[in-house]
Amino acid sequence: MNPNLEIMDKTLKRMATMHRMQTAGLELFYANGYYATSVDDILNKLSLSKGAFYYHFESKEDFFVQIIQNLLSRKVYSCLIEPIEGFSNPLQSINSCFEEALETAVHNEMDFGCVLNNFLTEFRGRNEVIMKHLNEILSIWEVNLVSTLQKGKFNGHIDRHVDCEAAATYLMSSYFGIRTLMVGAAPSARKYRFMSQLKMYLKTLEPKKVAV
Amino acid sequence: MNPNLEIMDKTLKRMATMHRMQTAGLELFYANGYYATSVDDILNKLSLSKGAFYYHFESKEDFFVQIIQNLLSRKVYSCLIEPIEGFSNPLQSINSCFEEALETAVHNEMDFGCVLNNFLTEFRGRNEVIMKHLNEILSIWEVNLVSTLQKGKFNGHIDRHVDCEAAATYLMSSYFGIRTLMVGAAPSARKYRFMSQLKMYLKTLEPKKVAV
DNA sequence: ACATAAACCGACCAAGTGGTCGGTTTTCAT
DNA sequence: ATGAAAACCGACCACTTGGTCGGTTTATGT
Repeated sequence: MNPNLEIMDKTLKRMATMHRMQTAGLELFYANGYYATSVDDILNKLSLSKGAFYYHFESKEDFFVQIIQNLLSRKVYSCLIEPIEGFSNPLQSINSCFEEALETAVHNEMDFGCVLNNFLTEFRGRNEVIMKHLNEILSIWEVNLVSTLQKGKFNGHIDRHVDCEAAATYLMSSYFGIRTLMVGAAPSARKYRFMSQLKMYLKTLEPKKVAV
Repeated sequence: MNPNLEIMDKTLKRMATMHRMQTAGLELFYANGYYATSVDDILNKLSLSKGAFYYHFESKEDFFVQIIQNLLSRKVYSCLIEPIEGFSNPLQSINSCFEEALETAVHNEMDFGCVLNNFLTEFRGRNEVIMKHLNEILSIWEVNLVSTLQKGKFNGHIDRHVDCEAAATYLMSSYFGIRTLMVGAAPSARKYRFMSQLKMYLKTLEPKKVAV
């Protein structure tokens, strides 16, 4: 038998169960917080036992780190990075990316920018290991945003005097912040207001027409 | 004896102890989170006993609500509202208010905007009673920001086409967000970048010079 | 000095927590 | 069919949590 297939077979069920646990885990961790969610909560939801959990994962922390690597980081990439990079006008793609991300937030679906924001504040100063992984995702987002903005400079969509690092910081800030505000009252109205001002800000990044 | 003085006397020691507990409580709740801080943690810090705690407070939740009302709401008012309202040019006072608030954050001191942000994300969907109190503070901040901006319109410091509610939302968002980012790496650099872009945004609110 | 009430103590409780472990069931190549 | 490994079970453990309560200390008005 093909050794690769053998490995696949061996790991197939394992992978499936682990994936179920991770998906359910992320949902509950997002809804109730990491510390407020017990391993039993997750297991009850899946009708699994403690034995199954600790057969697959070393600890609750190890479990969460794997969730970050397998689910969160990929989702952040596909929701916040991919939709922005590779288009000619970064100002446009940033605008529609934020628009779309906030729209899922209005419908109370899981918005992975919000997930990242929540976990960043929950683990800060409490768990260095997990913070390291979260900061890594944050850093990837930041680097991509900066390089996309710089590419926009090169393509003439962004004024050459713009400080791209600063713009990236400001964009990330406003995005994280609006997620905090939106989960409260009137998310739809707040989204609309936010987007209108975001457009104003993005306009300041456009090339100034030089009076020749 | 003066009955008022009597009441004062009676409540003096009570107030002092309660205040000590609340101050220590806020510190620990801010540093470690509400759910991750036990009542015993607070009592150990003060060398007090369970009995003392439950003599003064009904429950951990009641304790926290009183912290919000007695400490947090006042501090938010004095740090984020008072420095903004009552000055002629709101764009200037907002700028220097944020500048100052972020400066305390750089020095790792307690910044009450950050406190509010952290608690908002910690209790969201987990404790309605506490959320109600936090949202109240948030709402007060928002209302004051909006009315200050509108006053600025009236005084000619802000363009009359500006949507003040939207601007307030955007300002609050960016502020909450930068607090999330700053507690991570390079807070000082991030503060500087943030402030530079905030100035850009505030400029978009200035009155457009009409070409007559 | 004494009585009374406010302030405080700390052993205790039930309910949960993350994690362990000896054992049972499933799966599957031979 | 069978044997062995992988997957899963659930009772159990040590520990922590918020909260209770009978009792002791401290302050105060008379």
